Amino acid sequence: MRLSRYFLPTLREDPAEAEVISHKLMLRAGMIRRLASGIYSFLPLGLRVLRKVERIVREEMDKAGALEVLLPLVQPAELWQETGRWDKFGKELLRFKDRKDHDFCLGPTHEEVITDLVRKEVRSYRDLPLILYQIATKFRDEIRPRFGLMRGREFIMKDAYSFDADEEGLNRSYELMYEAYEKIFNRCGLRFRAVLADTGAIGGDVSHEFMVLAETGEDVIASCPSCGYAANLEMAEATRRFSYPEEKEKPLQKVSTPGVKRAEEVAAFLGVPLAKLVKTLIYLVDGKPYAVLIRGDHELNEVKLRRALGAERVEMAGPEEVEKLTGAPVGFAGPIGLSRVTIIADRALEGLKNFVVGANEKDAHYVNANFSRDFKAEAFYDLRNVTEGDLCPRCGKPLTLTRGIEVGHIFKLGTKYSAAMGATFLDREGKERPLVMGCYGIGVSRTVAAAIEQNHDAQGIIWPLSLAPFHVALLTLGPQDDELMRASEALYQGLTQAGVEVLWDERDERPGVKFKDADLIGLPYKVVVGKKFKETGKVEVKPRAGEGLQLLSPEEAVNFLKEKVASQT
RNA sequence: CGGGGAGUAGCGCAGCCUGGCAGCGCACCUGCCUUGGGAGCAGGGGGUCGGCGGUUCAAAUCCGCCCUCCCCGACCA
Repeated sequence: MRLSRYFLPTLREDPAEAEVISHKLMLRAGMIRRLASGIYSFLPLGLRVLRKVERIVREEMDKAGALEVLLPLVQPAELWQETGRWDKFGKELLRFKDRKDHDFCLGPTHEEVITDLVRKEVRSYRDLPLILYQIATKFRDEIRPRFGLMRGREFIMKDAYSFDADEEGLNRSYELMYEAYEKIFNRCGLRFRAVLADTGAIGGDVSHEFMVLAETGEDVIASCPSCGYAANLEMAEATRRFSYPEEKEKPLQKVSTPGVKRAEEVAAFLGVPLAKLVKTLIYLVDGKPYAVLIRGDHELNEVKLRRALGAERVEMAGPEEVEKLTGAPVGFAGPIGLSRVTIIADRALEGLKNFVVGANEKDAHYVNANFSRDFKAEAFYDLRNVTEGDLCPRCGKPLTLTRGIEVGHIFKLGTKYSAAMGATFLDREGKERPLVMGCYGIGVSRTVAAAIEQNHDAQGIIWPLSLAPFHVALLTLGPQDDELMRASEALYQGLTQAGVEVLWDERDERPGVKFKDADLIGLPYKVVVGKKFKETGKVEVKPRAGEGLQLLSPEEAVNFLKEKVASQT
């Protein structure tokens, strides 16, 4: 592609709308433009990267025996009512009516549609297993879209659904997809981890997330360097037992703490360590009030709370509710004397003595509070986030915390949707049974952003060869020079014929501009035809990442790059 | 939804407090010049100052309402 004929509006400065690096670089590199909050257009360069990811996904899905379909973006309410998700899904589901006043939504995911399709067409165990997938636009009306393509409202996703006769079949399909995902992200040239995950709104029991490792990731992963255990924060079990020093229970005492609310402030004010403080968080769990106790230096994980109580929804109580339930403003809640509220506690509190809690009274706390003597906790659960220093639940060695970007998520759904929607088949004995399902997503557009978060420097993007929009930037320094142009043209033809994708910068621009643009858009190799070529007949071949400048004859350059591209894509 | 910030040329911003010709840098067009890391000179085009209403002789500037975008939080594959 000749750059003078291409549509590549690069920006010299960071756009004001972008905060994270992938978003800034995609705007600057002329890959995307924003149309509305969380909604982006892909420009030619951005689309080429998207297509690279799609191609890899498609090839690996096909190899795994999955069959591609294309399902509608617009979906009728009736299907969602069948599974109950029309009411459950919340505002992320964008709903609207057609001219006949029928309810529709934009599909945020396609379990209902695919299950409907399959229940109508699949009758027999002989048709199983079946794995269908699509690569399509999804819409989720996120509360707060942000970070460009990382959390858009409209985005491109690959979603696959497996249908099996039994659990064993599901396990095989799940394993097949798991392996396909490893191949996909390896081929994308990304450093990633598969981690145990919670199943959230999709439902089901077993689930893994595929995380691209990046400092800027939104999610935290706990992993064990010795045994390979890896889980996201919601799943990483906090198993560490704290052995607290033997102390006699001291008398309970109310102290004045005027205006001191936050745990750190209370600890500092009273001169006790943060770990001697117990936070009391008031939650509404499926509408019922709970007081959740957690150590001052720990963080509550709401997903763990929801799972521990087997609840559908947990939400923190608002200021009015807190006041109504505890009799004190937010910041002074405590377990002592609470009625009408179920008290539960994090496991790390077992054995803790003489701690500080709120007094359910404005500007007052208790010191030397103790379990059973002063109040009773209904139960102890694992409710906190693991921290650096927690131990691996599998092998007991210390866990490491890293950040990641979720690019894939696979679930064993079981019969949740098939049972609700009557998607059944006849087994060998002629008995009717619900299909056993799995579902498997990859955020295709998010993967593009994640690749940039993981691969960039101060100059711009550094594409892995397999995702790069072009393999090579051919820079002609001095396009007025006939000799340079002839050599460049020949090189361009040679590379193209060798299967190397070339973006040829033959614009009438100064060298600096060409170098800056080439670095910004991050093509893996630069080939420079300029002064040195006039002197020596050789061109420069420079990788975008790291050192390794080579002076090669045009033929050598073609062979070198052909070799690189063939081996890495 | 709560808190904070912003909207002025394609992009980045100043001007607003204290009302009085709408500016700067980059980009764009023309010419000259230059050509190995975003050159230089000269000339030029481009604006409903987010929208609506109000105050005033006069509003980008003051007041009110609305819209949009960004950040933090809550929420979320």
